[in-house]
Amino acid sequence: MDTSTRLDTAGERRDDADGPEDLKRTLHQRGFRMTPQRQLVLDAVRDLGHATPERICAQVQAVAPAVNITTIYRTLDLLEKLGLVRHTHLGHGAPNYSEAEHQHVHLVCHECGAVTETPTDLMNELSSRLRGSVGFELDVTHVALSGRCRDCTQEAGA
Amino acid sequence: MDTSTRLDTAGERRDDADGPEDLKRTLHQRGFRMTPQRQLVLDAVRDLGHATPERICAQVQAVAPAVNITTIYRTLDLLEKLGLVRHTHLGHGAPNYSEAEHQHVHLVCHECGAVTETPTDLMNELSSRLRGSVGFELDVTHVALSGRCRDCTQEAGA
DNA sequence: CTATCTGCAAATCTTTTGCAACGGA
DNA sequence: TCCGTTGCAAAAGATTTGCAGATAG
Repeated sequence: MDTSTRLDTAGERRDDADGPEDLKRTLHQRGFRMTPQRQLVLDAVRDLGHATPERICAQVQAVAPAVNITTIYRTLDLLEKLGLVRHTHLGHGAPNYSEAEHQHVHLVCHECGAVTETPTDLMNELSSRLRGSVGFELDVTHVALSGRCRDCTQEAGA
Repeated sequence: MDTSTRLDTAGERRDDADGPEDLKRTLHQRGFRMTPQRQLVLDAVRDLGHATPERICAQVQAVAPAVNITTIYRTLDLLEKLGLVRHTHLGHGAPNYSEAEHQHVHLVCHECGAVTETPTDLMNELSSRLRGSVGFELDVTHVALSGRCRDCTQEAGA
């Protein structure tokens, strides 16, 4: 399926369009081959915002049912090495993949499991405080914070 | 083991449960039995500071080789419901258990894998900011922050 | 044409579950 | 005695690996 229509990229990255050609070029630069599977996985990550390999697999298989989950894992790995996606652990176990450019902090509700995103600049103060006190260089984009989301707090508290 | 009916108020604990007698009392209060395995697991968690089930199992088996890892998992679960230990996910996958009293924020270096601890009050500002902006009630003790520790930052930067 | 990729099956690894035997209270 | 607990084996779920055939360049 043609996938070039949904790329209303939240980020900017204006050098070249985020289209298939871009992926192809990035792959070739490192001696890898362009395949439909790779494009589909990258598209899925972009469409879903953040998702587990399982979820990404479902998304890809909706279009190309023959694609195996093994390929999803291998491709996510590759795309991560290419710097196109990144992953975070949101607790529990399932890693969570999202576009590398799309920087945000994940908020995980351990009541309902909902995952929200919030701008990284919320962390600025903590970040510099950690640097100062223990010399720890916080990776703001790889952080997952857990707690209770608004809905669950209201249900439980009220 | 069907214990779910007795555990819905888990999370609080008395402020003087340190010796074997206290564990025994805490268990009995909720209709559970005192066993050597349970004491060993709790001791292991306390001795190790923070550790994975695997690591805890090794520690317990050093004393009582017959204890099965299944029991470790079940016991950690129980101790957590009793509010005696808590677990955090430090990325990767392996959950990390520590004493419930021992409140701290985990800093995980994704360069060398080192896990440091830091006081929870570092998070106060972030905590109230999250509450205000998105109504998210941060669980400060369950947080793991990733980044680069002082040593790795110096090695890479200098 | 050739080396890279993919799909499949099987192997790992971690955690959970069913069940009969064991053992606290 | 009674029923919660344990150990073992097997199941379950997630990810990795080996390999032969498919395919991009």
